[in-house]
Amino acid sequence: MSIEVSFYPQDIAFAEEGAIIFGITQDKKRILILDRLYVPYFLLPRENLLKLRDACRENNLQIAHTQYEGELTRVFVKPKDFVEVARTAKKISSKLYNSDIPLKKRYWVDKKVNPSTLCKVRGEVYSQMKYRADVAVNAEHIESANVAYQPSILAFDIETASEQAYPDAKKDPIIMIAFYSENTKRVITWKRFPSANPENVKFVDSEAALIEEFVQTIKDNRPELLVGYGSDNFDLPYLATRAKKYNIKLNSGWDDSEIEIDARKPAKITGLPSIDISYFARRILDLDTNNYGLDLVAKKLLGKGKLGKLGAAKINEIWSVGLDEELKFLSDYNLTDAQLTFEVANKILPVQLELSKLTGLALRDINYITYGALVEWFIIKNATILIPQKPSPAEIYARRKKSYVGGLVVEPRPGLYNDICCFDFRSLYPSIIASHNISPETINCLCCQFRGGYRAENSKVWFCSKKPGLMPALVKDLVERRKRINEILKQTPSNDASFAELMARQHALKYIAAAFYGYMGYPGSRFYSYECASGVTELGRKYIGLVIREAEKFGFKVLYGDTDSLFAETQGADAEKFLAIINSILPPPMELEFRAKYKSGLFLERKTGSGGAKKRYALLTEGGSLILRGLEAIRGDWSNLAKKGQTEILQILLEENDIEKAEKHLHSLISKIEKRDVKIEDLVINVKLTRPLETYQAQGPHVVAAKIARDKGQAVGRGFAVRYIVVAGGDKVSSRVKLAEDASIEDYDPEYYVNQQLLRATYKIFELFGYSLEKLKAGQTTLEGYGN
DNA sequence: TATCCCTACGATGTCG
DNA sequence: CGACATCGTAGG
Repeated sequence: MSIEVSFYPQDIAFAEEGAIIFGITQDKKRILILDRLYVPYFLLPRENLLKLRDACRENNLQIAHTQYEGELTRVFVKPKDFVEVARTAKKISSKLYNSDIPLKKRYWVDKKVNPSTLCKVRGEVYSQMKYRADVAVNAEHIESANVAYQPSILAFDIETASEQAYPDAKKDPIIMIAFYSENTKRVITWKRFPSANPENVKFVDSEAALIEEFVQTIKDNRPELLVGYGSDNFDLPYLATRAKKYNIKLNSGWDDSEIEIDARKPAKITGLPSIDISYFARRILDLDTNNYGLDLVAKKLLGKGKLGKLGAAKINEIWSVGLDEELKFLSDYNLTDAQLTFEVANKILPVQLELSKLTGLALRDINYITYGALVEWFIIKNATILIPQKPSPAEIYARRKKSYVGGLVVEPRPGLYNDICCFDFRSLYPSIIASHNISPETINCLCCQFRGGYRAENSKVWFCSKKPGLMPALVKDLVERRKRINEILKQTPSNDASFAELMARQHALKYIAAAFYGYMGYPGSRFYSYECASGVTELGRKYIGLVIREAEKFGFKVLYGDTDSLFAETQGADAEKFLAIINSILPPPMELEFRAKYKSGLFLERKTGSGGAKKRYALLTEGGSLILRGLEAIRGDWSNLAKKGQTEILQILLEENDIEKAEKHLHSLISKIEKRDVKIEDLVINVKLTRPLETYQAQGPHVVAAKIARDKGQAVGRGFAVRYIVVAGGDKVSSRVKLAEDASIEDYDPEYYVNQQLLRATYKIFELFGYSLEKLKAGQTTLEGYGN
């Protein structure tokens, strides 16, 4: 029987016969689609074809057919032999295209089907036994129906007991599992408590029953997306270990296969996309947070966080003591985590779907993607040229050695200024790529050897000015589309139904456009080009330099500039006129914009050496809010005490220009520290380990503190956030650190917190007003000693 | 499946 | 003591 069905793709696998697509029909039936017709290809130089044929014959590998294309031959191979034939070809030919792209990913691009929309399949119904599907179709034709995809999400989260500081899957049981979806809001647990809301809490008799209930819930719920936060590294491996103990199979796959769990890889369920959204949050979202835990990420994205702070020890205590009220709280806490995971997933889903559309990758692949791969797949999907192979490790190594110069940073003029304006380029690097036709295949073209061509001043390289290159075409497309969307957005109220989607689209385009230049300079790139990447930055330096010189000529007093922006004292100059003139000079789509006006601003001097300190300044907006850049106050590795003090003093100066008031405030803070009138939390210094503990050469304070934590039995590895305070004692700071969790208010060293924290964060501000560090300290004694 | 680029500051340890 | 290396975090 021949049928035509619409479906949402869920997963793809490859078998002997061809591609197998797992889908959900609009009425929520499971459909299995067999695509025997998909025959991927690669290309190699024509002269290597005979050798390849011989090698294939020897190894019993089948080439479906071939096709000449100029110097190259397009070799078509069925999926079952593709990887082997491509590997064989690699041994024969150093030049090879489109050969090392995973089939699971390129399938959608090759078929020109978007995996995140409704699709249509036509074909014969057939019967199969392997998978639990409602219908199976032998496809004759597949296409996108271009109807947006809204997968139904099931989020989950587990809680465990923990005898020690951290749960150990070998010993400590799972005590609760929460699920959250549109119509399921449930906590499952195996300790009964009376005040449980029967609508939300389901009691089972044991941990084993709890795990069985986990599997059953997924089977019953039939979600189209299973979502966890940190689930690939914690929840699922933990579940796997516990399930093994009871001989329970986590067989949620369409073929009753178990969830594939390997702590190093994302968990995989046949047929059902499963994602750990912490990966996307960390790798793609630019959240301006140094911690990507669920609590902070939810706060950033949703404006609300976890129900409270429950450490492993507290959870263990609640469970072992078993008070009704506390168990109730724990189950609410667990459910809230699942709910936050659900809501965060829903929040980022629109962006993920847009990225899926732009790259041709399935949602699950998008969730785990890195910036490099994002750009790469955008290019692959839209490429009009051949796709080079990934560079070899040796090649990557060689590329890594060759660095190039980046953006121009102009030394600031230290001081406090009023009436400042800021100009910056709209998407500087993308617009340079577009305006100067920067692309690997436009370098040193013969047609522009003597006339034309875009050149950077000090470069022997030129880029063709006649034939548009691939990268500029793609970037132009991204930039123009984004500009159009932003124009529509300006006229769309934020509560409008289309607002979130437009925003997501705009963000998705931005992510890709912004990483384009970096991708060309990335050693692991298929389209790596030193000339392109260095050409982009060189032209960037040229244009910001030009704009700064012109601004000066125009009457602005330029105070500072960094890569694509400049800050200047207005001094009555006409910003509109200036922009008009500059933009008539700049090659489109390059464009200078007016970013903002500031009431006042302060640029600091360097602490070591002389001159203005780059990347460190404070501004006060017209609306009265304080903007800080690079300063201690916005760094994670300074105590709150110093950060707050610095912020308050800058506020006083920028708002009131009252140095004496600022000084008084500083001294009141100092005396508070000396009197121990502070909170421990405000003394804590927070540093993250960026490598395994044993690999450190220098024994800095955070390394010593981390070792203390490790000796206490904590899991201290890469990424561990060390929290310590400094106590009195020997001369090296590292010899007097104490873990924050063990510290009390008598422990800290006031001298360190005054001199190395508060004063270090503020004295450079006071120096701008004629104070010296000595005078600041002396002012304190005068105050205290009255008259001396 | 490895993680887009370079520029910059500053704290602290290490070594001669 | 000073020069330099190591390390983390930030800006764009």
